[in-house]
Amino acid sequence: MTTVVFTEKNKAAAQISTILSGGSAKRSIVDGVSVYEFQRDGSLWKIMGLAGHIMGYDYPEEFSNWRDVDPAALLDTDPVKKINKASFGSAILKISKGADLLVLACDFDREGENIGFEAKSIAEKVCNSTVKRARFSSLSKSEIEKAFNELVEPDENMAMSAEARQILDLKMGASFTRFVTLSVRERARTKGVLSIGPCQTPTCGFVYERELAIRKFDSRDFWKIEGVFTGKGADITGVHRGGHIYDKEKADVIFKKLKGCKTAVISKKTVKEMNTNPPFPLNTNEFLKRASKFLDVSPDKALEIAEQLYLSGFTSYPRTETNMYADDMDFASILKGFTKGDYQDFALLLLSQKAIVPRNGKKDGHDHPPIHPIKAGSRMEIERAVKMPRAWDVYDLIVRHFIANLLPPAIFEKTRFEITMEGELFDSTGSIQKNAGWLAVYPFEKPQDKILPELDLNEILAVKKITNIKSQTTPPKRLTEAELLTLMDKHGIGTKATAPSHIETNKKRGYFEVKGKTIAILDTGFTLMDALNSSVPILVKPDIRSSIESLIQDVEDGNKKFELALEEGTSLIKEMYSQLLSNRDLMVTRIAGTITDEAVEADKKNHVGKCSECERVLRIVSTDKGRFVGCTGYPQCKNTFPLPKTGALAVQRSRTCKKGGAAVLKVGSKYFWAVGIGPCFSCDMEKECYPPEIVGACPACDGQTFLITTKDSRFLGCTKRCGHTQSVPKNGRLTITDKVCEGCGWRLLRVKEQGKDAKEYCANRKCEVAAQMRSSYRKK
DNA sequence: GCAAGGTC
Repeated sequence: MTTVVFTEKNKAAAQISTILSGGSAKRSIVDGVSVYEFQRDGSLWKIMGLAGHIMGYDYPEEFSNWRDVDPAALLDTDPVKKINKASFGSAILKISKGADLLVLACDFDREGENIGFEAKSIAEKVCNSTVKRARFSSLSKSEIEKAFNELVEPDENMAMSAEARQILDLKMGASFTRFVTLSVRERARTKGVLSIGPCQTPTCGFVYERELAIRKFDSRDFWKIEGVFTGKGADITGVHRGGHIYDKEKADVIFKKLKGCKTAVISKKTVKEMNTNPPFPLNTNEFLKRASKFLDVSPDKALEIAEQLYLSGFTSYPRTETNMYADDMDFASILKGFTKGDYQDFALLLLSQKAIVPRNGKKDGHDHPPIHPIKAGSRMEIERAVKMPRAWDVYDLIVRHFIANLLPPAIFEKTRFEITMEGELFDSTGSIQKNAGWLAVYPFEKPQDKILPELDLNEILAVKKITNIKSQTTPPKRLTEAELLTLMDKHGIGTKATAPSHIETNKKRGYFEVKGKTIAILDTGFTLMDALNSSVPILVKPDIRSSIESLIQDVEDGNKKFELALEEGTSLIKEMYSQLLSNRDLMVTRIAGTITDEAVEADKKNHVGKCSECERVLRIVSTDKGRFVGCTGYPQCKNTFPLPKTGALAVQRSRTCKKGGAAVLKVGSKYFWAVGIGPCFSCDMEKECYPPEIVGACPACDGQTFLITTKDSRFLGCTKRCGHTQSVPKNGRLTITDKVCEGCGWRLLRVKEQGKDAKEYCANRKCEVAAQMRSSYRKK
């Protein structure tokens, strides 16, 4: 009798083998894959760990050429399933030959069921055995033994629901991505692919919605009345209970009434002790959010580091939905590892207690325990094991979070004064940390103490100052990665293992970027979302995922046949496709325009600025016939400006034209040119934009001489334009030094010609010292 | 070259 078991990953195979064999299992390698063999109940057992999905869907070969296939045809074609990890395929065939019993023992969820069926479909080519399912929510001894003693039937509906998801996701993703990419390419050169997907698109949609809210935001003025009061020699600030007062007159009335008041009274005083509970244990999503928020480590990197920490045995499995510990979780033996080093005080404290009780959350994904440390490691050990920047910080966060969760709440004393003045109420609150509790080990969240003076009820206060401050409401802030993850989680976009990858996809596609901690949408992303939003609004919202999800849930529950779900899902996608198709022209024009504009903006050399006539951008256009500044909106927008015919052009990003020119260009090394206005030396604003480089007092009037540089000459002129000019050397680099002529007080000029020594001299023709210098120079 | 889902 031979029993063959498939698990989702090698780790589980090893663990289960140890439990079921009592430690006697022997590992062998079949086609590079580990297989654990042992005898149990008179049967030969072979347990093999897969690597997640080993099969995947793709379109048949003849559909792989984008140009030859109408993207719509993909909707009427069923993709085919293929083994994409060949070594697993052949290993399964080898170990399954002649098996009497197949046990599917993958993770207890939809994808796990499906992965088990992948192995089953391969194994059944070489054996005709009974197939059973082992269901367990953790790899603990008791649970594994129970699962294998009470094998159940595999759940085909559950497996097929994942199958439907795969097919529908691919159909939609492939057809929409090809359609949008190819359509836009007719008008603009895209950098890569413009992809659309049931997870990535709504993820970008969240960022887009926030951007819309920011752009649409209308700032409102409000007034806030604040008072500074003095009691027992200390100052205390109170805010008028009206808070933000949007009506100026109303604020004025209150302010007028209070102005000049000398005293106020404490009309109420409350002191309350408040507890702040420790955080729930870490599931993947919470871990990623905290890594981003506290450590500034991106979700993508954080998951990768956690994976490495897990593989090197320092922390537990990082992909879990569960935020509560099992009853038999052994905290003490983990804490024993931490009785030396950074966390020793907390570990010792906890170990000295009679019981160690976590503050559990309520999510049980029946998968893995919350992320927690497995063994203690020093910074050096962690850095040696995980060669990634920030590995230690991530480990430290996991350890601190683990300990914090076990510690008592932090206790604060919150004091609130109500201050009455002329019948108007002011509030002043403060809080003092009485007991740090879990916060002591968790430096990431430090509430700041605000200490109020010890004042009594009915105490009379002197009014030090009353202010009526005008302020403005501020637009919503951009999303942080942590907030985006929260939104995705809330709307069921992606899973614990894939959420970071959807964010990464959007970055890779150039739809949004992460700037510091916030996510900024890029023009391509915004325009794409905007176009989709106006043609297929469901795509930009989480609804697309949930409508597919409810279809496949019906399959899982046995309420809908797999084929019917596929059919309904496909027609849903077709409906969206036709909406997209009917808006094709508008969409393409807008996206292609934006892509062109983004490319122009990225072309630092030729990008001039925003077009004053339309929404597009101005750039330097060079043709055989000459050059000019033109708009990317041409031919709809005919906004153009002439440029000087010769001389290298350089856009001066740091300068702005005070007359409203689109940009200031530097022409060669000679002069500036304001786009739309012309050469700066002919502009009456020149002095403001480029303050004259004063050389000295004008010999002809009470003005000052300064250096004028034009296209083809340079000379000294007068700030009062009295007509006095003086020539300066034509060749060489000319600078005005800080040295001053003893004779006339003019600043000395310095001329440096290539291959010659630099020469410093006074340029004033009326200066005697200068004249002497010139004659002595000639004599030489 | 398209998706999303597993895991190494």
